[in-house]
Amino acid sequence: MTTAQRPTLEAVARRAGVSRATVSRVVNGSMTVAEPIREAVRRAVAELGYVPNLAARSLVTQRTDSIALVLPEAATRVFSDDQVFPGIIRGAAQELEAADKQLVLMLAGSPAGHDRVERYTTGRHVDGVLFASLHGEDPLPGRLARLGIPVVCSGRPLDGADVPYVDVDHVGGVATAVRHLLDGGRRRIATIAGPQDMVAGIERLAGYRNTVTEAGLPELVATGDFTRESGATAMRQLLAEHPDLDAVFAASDLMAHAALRTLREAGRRVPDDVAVIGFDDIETAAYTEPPLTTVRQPIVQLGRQMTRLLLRLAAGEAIEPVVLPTELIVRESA
Amino acid sequence: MTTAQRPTLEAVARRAGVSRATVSRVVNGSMTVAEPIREAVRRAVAELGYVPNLAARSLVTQRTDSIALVLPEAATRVFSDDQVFPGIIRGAAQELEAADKQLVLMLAGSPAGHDRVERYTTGRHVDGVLFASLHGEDPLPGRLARLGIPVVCSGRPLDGADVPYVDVDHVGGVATAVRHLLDGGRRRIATIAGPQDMVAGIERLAGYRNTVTEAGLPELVATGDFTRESGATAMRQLLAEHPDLDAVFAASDLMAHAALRTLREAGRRVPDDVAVIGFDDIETAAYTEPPLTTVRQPIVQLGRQMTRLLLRLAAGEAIEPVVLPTELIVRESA
DNA sequence: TTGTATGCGTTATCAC
DNA sequence: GTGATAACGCATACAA
Repeated sequence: MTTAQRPTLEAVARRAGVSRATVSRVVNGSMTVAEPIREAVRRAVAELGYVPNLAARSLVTQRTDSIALVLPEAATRVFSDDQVFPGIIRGAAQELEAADKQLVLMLAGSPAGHDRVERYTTGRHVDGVLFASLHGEDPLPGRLARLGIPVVCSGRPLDGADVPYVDVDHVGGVATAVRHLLDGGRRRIATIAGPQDMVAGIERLAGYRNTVTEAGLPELVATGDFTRESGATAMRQLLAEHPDLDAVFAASDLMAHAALRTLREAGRRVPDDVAVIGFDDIETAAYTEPPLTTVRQPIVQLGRQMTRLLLRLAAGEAIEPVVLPTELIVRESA
Repeated sequence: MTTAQRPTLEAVARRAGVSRATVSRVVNGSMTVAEPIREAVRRAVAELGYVPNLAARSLVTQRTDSIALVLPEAATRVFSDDQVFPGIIRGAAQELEAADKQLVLMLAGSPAGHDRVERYTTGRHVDGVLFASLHGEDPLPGRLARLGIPVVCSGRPLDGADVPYVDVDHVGGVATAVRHLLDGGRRRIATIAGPQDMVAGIERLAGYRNTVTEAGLPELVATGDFTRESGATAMRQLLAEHPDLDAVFAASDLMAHAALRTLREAGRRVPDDVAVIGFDDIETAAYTEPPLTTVRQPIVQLGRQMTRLLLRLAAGEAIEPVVLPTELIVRESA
């Protein structure tokens, strides 16, 4: 490790024949420096390959120019081929790149991981925290918010904490989907619901219930956890309990994908016998057999919006929750 | 922002009736502190909710306890439903969690992003850098390595830089797959190759060429870029040029998935008329129609190994490249 | 074993 | 407009 000594402000100052303070001003874009001097400093910086030491800067500014994205999901489940988390990460990374800040990723599946996140974030080692996909009533977002740490969640916090959030219009999206089924003449519409300890699961089920009840139709419900396996199980259960069903709304594309296969195995044709609609619009949705009609949620936008809100919050602005629109993508399964 | 003043070492020291130095020793687990004093300090830490300021610590230790994972892929492509990147992220996160270090994610699709990564990492703002999926002959890993910054790549660097890396056994995996096709009696075996500016693309094609040539069969090659669209295009091209082909090895599951559909559209039955094998074993592979036979690569392991190597490198150990084994998963497509 | 003193590289508050 | 100089919070060489 031939760790070449990194040039400091001091070195640049000497080379440019000015004081440290002046170099600091130039580096930070202060407008109160004469142009010739500024130019000289710039040259010295370039020649020496000077790069500011972030630790030293943070120590005095009390800022770290980095924000944490916490994925409290069990680590093993976070990155299945669900594209939700990758999408949020990507959106956040894009937005932070524009703000020249760093993204610190924290997986907090285990209780130990949860503690670690709490220590790290309460220790002000980041300027703000993004929470993705909360399970149950996680008290952490609320706690951080009360400590004055900027926090933004994806989805309304279930514990009722007054924490800013960005969400997609689950209820509206599902309502549109179910109405599409009704318009297609379907009358025995079932749903494979998502986990009922997550906002997304709860609200998508609510959207289904509302619409189906409004139409005077019965609720046919089985519950999964967004994964393919759970979708297959739920589909089998629905088929057993309601053999006459003619449509299924699945709360995730993964579950819809499994439903498609399960229906085929059961000898039902899609969409002729049973129409199927999913939720997410992951890339695979266009490649299923038949291609999946689904509710698209703007997942990268979600990540971007969360980040934008967080940055404004960190800048001291007051912010309001944001709800992003969803869109029905009609393919061949319904 | 009622930013409650965070307690410092000084505060803990006063409360425990000892000096800052002693508190520092206890906090850092030094063994040279008497048990009673240590206990008193521990209590004071707990009572005050003291959390060390990482910036201050980094400033003096010259360590940051965080490492960067650089994804030099164009941001738009990084998170398709390919599971390679998420898998590497997950592996790295797991391993770092054990080491109590943070993962800083850097997307470097644009040239500007590339510069940003260079500034950030050469500026020693992280203890080491992980590179995933290099395109072309990126000079950055080699440059960082020469600067004495610990670096580990996924895949052998194409510019021949002497940088430690972890890779999977592409050649061996593909050879096994092609031999499986030969054993099945296939004689007109085509391949949809990956991009030839990436190690994975190059080596998987080499594995195909070796094996097919060894068997005295012709090489039937079309090239894609690992995505579904490119896979569909390549499949159509192969079908046009070699209508008599009876098997296809695709260098990614995504391309294999598209090939499956393209073949069906062309009226070919899989595996009866044409056998298909993919590479990756993404989750979707088990759900394609028919389920995809594929070469599984241990992608999470890749992320873990890279991280483990990096940590050892940062600790001053000398390390050797690692090559992880692949495994043929036989389903119904071949 | 414990305390004292110093420095890490910045930014910010002053004078000039 | 520019330059000293004092923090920022911690780890550590050295003294006791």
